[in-house]
Amino acid sequence: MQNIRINQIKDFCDNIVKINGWVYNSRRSGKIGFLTLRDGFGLLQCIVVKNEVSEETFENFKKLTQESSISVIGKVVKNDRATGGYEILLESFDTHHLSKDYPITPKEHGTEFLMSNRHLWLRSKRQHAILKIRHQIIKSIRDYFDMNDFTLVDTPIFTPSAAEGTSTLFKTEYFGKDAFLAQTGQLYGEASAMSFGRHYNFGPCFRAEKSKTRRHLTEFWMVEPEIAYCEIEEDMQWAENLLIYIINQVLDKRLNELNILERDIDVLRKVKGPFPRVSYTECIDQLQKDGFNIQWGDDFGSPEETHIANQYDCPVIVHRFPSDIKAFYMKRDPENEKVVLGMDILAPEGYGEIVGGSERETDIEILIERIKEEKLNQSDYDWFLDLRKYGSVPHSGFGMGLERVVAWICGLSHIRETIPFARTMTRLNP
RNA sequence: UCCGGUGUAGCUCAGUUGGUUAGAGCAGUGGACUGUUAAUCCACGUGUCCGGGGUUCGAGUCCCUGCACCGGAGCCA
Repeated sequence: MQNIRINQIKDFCDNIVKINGWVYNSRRSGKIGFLTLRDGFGLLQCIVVKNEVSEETFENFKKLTQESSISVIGKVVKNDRATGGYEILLESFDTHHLSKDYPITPKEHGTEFLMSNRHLWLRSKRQHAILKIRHQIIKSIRDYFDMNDFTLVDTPIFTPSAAEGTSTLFKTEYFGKDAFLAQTGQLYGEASAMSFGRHYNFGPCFRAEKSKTRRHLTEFWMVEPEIAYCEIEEDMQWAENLLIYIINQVLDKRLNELNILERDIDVLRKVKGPFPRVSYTECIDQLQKDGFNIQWGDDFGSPEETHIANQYDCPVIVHRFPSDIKAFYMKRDPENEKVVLGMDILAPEGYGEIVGGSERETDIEILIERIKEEKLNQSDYDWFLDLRKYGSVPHSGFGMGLERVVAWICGLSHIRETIPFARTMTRLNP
């Protein structure tokens, strides 16, 4: 007899097998019982017929509670009445632990309660599906860069100062000095790109912004490629190809999970290149035409972003923003000094900005000037400025927020379900 | 930080114009049922009505205040 996982069930039809798992649900109808078993790889219905098992087995079955841990032995049979098409005719089982008063019942619960029980909520079907898709997206991101000869170089989480100087940082004590949790690995990525040519880093980022919206976490994961000898147009192409690759992989490998989430698959299938590319200036014209009160030079708010994204089925690339509203390291457009060679990718359906990137400034004098304008401490950036002293080259990169991509692909209304243990302004537990 | 909302049983919620003993479904326990999919049916009980202050003969309900949480804005991925 073989120990198997539920996702292998088709290969063991008519065999006696053993499966280790937990009780997802159990029902009884007199002398026949239905036990839904969960093993981390799927759900499987087990049938317990009173006349076909020992009296002791049937009595023990009656005692089973939600989320008790058990090992089931029985025969695999094909049956269309079972979800998944297969079920097990239970012969016997071992109880490892009887669960008592499991808080998450098969009925509805509020988000706050579920988030407080996140360590248990992870076992639910929807949450399991979301995290499987998250895993697929992470794997696809790494595969994409690895296939294209990028090197993963990890960037530090403890940093001495602000990288971008805009967002609020988490401050911590570091052997008598102040340290800050990294909000981006980007500046280190530029150093790495000068060594490896094609670099990416992928790790947690921290922002202490007091944002309480469905799009914000204080701890989130970002992937940041940085490419030497790469200009803005090529940068856009890398980002577009990455998104298309991710979507296709998820559609190919996690269709089952998308269906559990009742995601509209057609919306995802429409995502094909090339993505529309519109300049910031064109967006402002369009927004003004559509009645928005916005002037050239203003940053987009959430409603503006959504309005632009809603014009298209695909993600849309917005480029060449006013330099005043973007980070100091972005390169000025040689054809128009007022704008920088930056680009944002906005996801459809109101999911907002999922990618932000740019071609980087290569001229050390302009960088120093910009650092002064932003009132940053130049000595903090000495090492970064070194990159412009020793073989400076055109280079570009972008950051993609993992959780926003997961939220969009899964069609979730809130980002907190896209990460195993969300950290928000008001939640540090569990 | 600002704007709006919510807070009643383990969970999800109802609770009239202020009225006498605080209500339902689910979960739990016991029972019935050989094809259930959040099974169904019968029985069993649980409350710091978020805290504090006030108005009133009387407050879950009205007023003030504090707290917690939710959503949005700003900022951003």
